Amino acid sequence: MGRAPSETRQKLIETANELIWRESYNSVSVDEICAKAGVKKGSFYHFFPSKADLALTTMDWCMQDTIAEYDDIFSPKRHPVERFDLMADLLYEKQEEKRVEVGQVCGCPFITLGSELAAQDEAIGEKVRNICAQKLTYYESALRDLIACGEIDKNTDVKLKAEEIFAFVVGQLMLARIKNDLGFIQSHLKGGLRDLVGIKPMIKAVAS
Amino acid sequence: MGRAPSETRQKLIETANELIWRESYNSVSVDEICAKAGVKKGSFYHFFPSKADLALTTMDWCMQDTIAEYDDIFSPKRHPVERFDLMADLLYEKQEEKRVEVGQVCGCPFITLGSELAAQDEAIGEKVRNICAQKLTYYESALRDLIACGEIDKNTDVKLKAEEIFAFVVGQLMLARIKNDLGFIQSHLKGGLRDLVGIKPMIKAVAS
DNA sequence: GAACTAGTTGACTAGTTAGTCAAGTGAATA
DNA sequence: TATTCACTTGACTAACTAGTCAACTAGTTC
Repeated sequence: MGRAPSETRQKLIETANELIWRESYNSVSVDEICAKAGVKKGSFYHFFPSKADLALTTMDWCMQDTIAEYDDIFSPKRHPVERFDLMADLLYEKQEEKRVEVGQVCGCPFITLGSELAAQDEAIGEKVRNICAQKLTYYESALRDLIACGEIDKNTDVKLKAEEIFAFVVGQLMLARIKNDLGFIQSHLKGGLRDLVGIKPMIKAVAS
Repeated sequence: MGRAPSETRQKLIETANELIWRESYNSVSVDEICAKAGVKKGSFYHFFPSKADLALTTMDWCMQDTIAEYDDIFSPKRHPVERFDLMADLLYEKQEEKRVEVGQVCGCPFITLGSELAAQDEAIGEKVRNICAQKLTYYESALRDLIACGEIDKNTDVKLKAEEIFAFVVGQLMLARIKNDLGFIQSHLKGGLRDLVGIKPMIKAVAS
């Protein structure tokens, strides 16, 4: 029944992702997204009931990739120290890739959106909070494994430490976006992360 | 010559500060600011050439207070450990006060604005970057004094550590805004800060 | 090949946006 | 008391905003 499913919906999601991530939710209009995606407005509202709904869908789409990456990086098959090291690498690589693509350091799309819409759209705020909670579980698991293998103090408050690590990473991404400069993340995120987590720094190549 | 200076301009600055800080730059209109301030639009454009210019002026006004507070808190008269402790206290108090006033945890107005407009308004981006640089100098000075009195490792990279502290604080404020919850900042910011700075935790009252 | 329907189209609305402007107003000065 | 001018006012624009809708198109199935 009907026509074969087109790529229109996906095109809208990817275009919205790029524009909103680079600029901001409120400064990007539905018309702009449609124009850049080569889609007519009527089609937009065929697939999405509202602009906010597109943003929510875009976050889900973004989060799919993130979860796949985190499942790999934070896999129990890896030594827990390596997990944080790999996360620092991944963070830099993704940011650099995006920077080249859109000509601007973008930072974390979820946090940027969440900060902008925290007091404006409850559904988006809720989604961002869920995403934060999801990411924290990866950190917590790695911290427990670090305790188990004696890499960090066994009295470490895992939930607290995970929140601190998360805040640290979020802050770094935020500042990188504002400075439009990934230098710090490239050179010092891994070392800063090891330091904050409580892992002894590497001997050969100190702080990444 | 002419009339005595009215409080119109100041009223606009304070209203803009409140609305933009709570919501966001792009979601608050000039009309809204005028209405809430009880000022006609013509008067707005008598005092400010544009909406962006009001935002810049508002940031300057905000920064005046911040500098006065930081000059006190980070005064060399204080023990450098006390400086970071006081900063944690001040941060919580200001956030709580604002939360009560506007019914929403607001986070850092400069970072929120900077993140939203990083790729949209160069002048605002530049101002936010300057403010960040200013704040870093307070941290750096305190860190050097911590080294001088033997509280932290004398090989500490002061600039690097200051950036890490700043990112940590920014991240905490960002997450507090998104969660609309100051619990973490109230209970764990001081301890987390001491930990990150490298100060031994207090014996009597651990982590605040 | 007829009917069904997911998807497409472009014209449409009603409200909002930042910013303009010419005509005022009124307190301090000369 | 006449002049000056910072400040005020409300009506105005032109562009843009999110969202609507009825008519249309073209695969798929019966």
